[in-house]
Amino acid sequence: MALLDDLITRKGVYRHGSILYRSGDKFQALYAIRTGFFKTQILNEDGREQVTGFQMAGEIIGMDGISSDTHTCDAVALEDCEICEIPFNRLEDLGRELPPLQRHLHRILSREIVRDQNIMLLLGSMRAEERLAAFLLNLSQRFAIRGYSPTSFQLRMTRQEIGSYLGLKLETVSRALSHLQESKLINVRNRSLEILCLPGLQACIGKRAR
Amino acid sequence: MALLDDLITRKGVYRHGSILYRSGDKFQALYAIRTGFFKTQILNEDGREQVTGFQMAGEIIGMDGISSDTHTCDAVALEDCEICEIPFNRLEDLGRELPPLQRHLHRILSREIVRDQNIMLLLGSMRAEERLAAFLLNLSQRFAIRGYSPTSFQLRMTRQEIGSYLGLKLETVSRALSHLQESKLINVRNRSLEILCLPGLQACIGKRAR
DNA sequence: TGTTAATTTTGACATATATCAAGTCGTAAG
DNA sequence: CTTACGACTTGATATATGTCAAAATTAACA
Repeated sequence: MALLDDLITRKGVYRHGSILYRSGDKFQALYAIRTGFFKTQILNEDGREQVTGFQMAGEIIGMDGISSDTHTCDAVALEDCEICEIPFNRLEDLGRELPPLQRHLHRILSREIVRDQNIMLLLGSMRAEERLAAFLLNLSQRFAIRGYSPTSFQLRMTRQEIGSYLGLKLETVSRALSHLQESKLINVRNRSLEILCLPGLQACIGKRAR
Repeated sequence: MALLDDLITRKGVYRHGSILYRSGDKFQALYAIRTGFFKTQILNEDGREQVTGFQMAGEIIGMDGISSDTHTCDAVALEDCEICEIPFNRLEDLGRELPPLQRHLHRILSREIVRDQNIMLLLGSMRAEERLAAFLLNLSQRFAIRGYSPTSFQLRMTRQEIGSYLGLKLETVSRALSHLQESKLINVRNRSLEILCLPGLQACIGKRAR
């Protein structure tokens, strides 16, 4: 573990709006988010853009770059962030010395695959309100894991960005949020969100399949 | 490479409709498809199902299981298939001996992440006909890589399965296929598909963003 | 080879979400 | 503190895709 500590170096602070890496950048390292919030997005040739994920403190980012030695998405800070860099070559080297580390890396890569497939399920088969409920529950769970309140947190992204992530327009996101609030399942005011009834939100998913 | 050959064992033949692994099964190995065609699908608690991918000869399947030592989707043979098994523990062991093998595994895992994120883009931001065009072009490309015709091939899956993969109903898939045919971009008759104009199909994507 | 079941196509209609537009609110810069 | 711009909400309307239904075609099986 001392070896791993040695590997990881503070890369520094990223201000709100700044870019950790861009699509096309050479891949050299994975990044651990120490504090703050990121989004990742792909840009199509025709300028279409899709948010592929939101990453919070404690999570690892940059795995898209391994396959072709080039990053395939942009990573943008949604608030001021502190970042650690994990040079990938050296991580692979160390993984050969330390089987548990190797295993851990594989699990992280696979977890990302499973995560993405669950978003495919969401995008492919849920209606607007279900998508939003699933999104909020996912945030809630991840905040809980990190020791923050699972029922009261700040949304660090715009309605537009939520919409892009969920395959919806920002107006639809806004309406769905308002409706969940009318249903007394949540309280939203601007970016601050309170979940009033976790089971209710869960029940919201799968009410009616498409 | 002799060591790798030693690792890989023929697991045998899977008949059309049979299941390679199920969600919940203990993860033990990755599988290389020698011949045939598979689909992978997730099932929601509420019975909703989403096809997460179609895999053809030469591709690797089963990576979803690494993260939790348990498979998170079902893999179903869409025709008679021949499968090779790659025990994952032994692959990891061998990867520690052979850095190029380790690197290769990481690339494969990352390629799956990139692939999934591109499907997210498709599901989140394309309209029906664009999705279908993107789907057909993707198949075309993969057939080309494997040495088959990129412009003439059999669809091994039902309209329903295509629809599930693309987040569309089967009727919509059927209509979109008919429309692409009217536009002289493809020829479909049942499961056999011919691409008449690759550039035309490509142009079809991104005609109008949502 | 005949019979049945599954798949596919096509049409008419319903509906969820997108689009367009106006107004309010909040935050950042001067 | 004021101003201005971006973010958000809400309403009216348009549209792509879903739903339901029937018929045609194909594949599976006895």
